Amino acid sequence: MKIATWNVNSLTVRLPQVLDWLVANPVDVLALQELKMTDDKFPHAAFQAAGFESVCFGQKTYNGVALISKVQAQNVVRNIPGFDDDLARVISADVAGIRVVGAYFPNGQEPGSDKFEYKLAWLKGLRTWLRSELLVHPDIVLMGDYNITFDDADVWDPEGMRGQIHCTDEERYELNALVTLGLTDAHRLFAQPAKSYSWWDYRDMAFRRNRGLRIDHILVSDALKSRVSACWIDKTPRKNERPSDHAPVVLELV
DNA sequence: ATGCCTCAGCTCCTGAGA
Repeated sequence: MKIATWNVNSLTVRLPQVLDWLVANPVDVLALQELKMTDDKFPHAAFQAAGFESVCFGQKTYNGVALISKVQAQNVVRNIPGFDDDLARVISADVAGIRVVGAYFPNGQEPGSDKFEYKLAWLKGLRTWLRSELLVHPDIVLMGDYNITFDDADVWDPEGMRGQIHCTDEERYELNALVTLGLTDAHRLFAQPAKSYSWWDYRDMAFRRNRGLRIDHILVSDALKSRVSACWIDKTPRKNERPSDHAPVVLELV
């Protein structure tokens, strides 16, 4: 079984690339972030023609998340129950016996800003909700664009970015608090290429120079950990013409 | 250096992303 996540930075622009990627990578579930479209524009028919069901949670202009799956997702929940939020950032569902949570974590813009405070509040809301979710659903995969690096190994320029957004102690505290709930970063369960990143700035030829960050993660619950057989970042689509700035991350379960 | 790309939208500039 394969599960993947990809921030596509506009599904309108990236739909052909997503469909191509699914042909080459017929995963069981693909979580998408940053759809940047309302639900009425979501291309259910295009995915269906490719052999996939889809559930979405969109909004105008920004954010928006979806789950694409071979079998119909069940018991769909949108956003974080118990945390009031105007933005479409989380979609959860049962797929093939696993509780799949796809999330687009807030960016935070700049430490100390209102958006940073919102990011921290959102992270706390997510953690509070997940604590009870794990009791109800032991087999959970939490994946998406976390907009947080775990440590220096996830940052192309750790010194230059120290204390900057995606790299602050406050954000990393919250990320580690999620781990403490009983979740594991699947990427780090395996030997990975040096300087493995999932996002590269569009500017300054950052991808070619591998100036990136690892901010897209797949966390698996303790109950699922022994089933994880591989986890990798697929840089192939980042080489496309008009790519997303993010690469997909793929998880393989036995 | 408050930009360098890219995308959406009350679109010929601005806000946001990360």
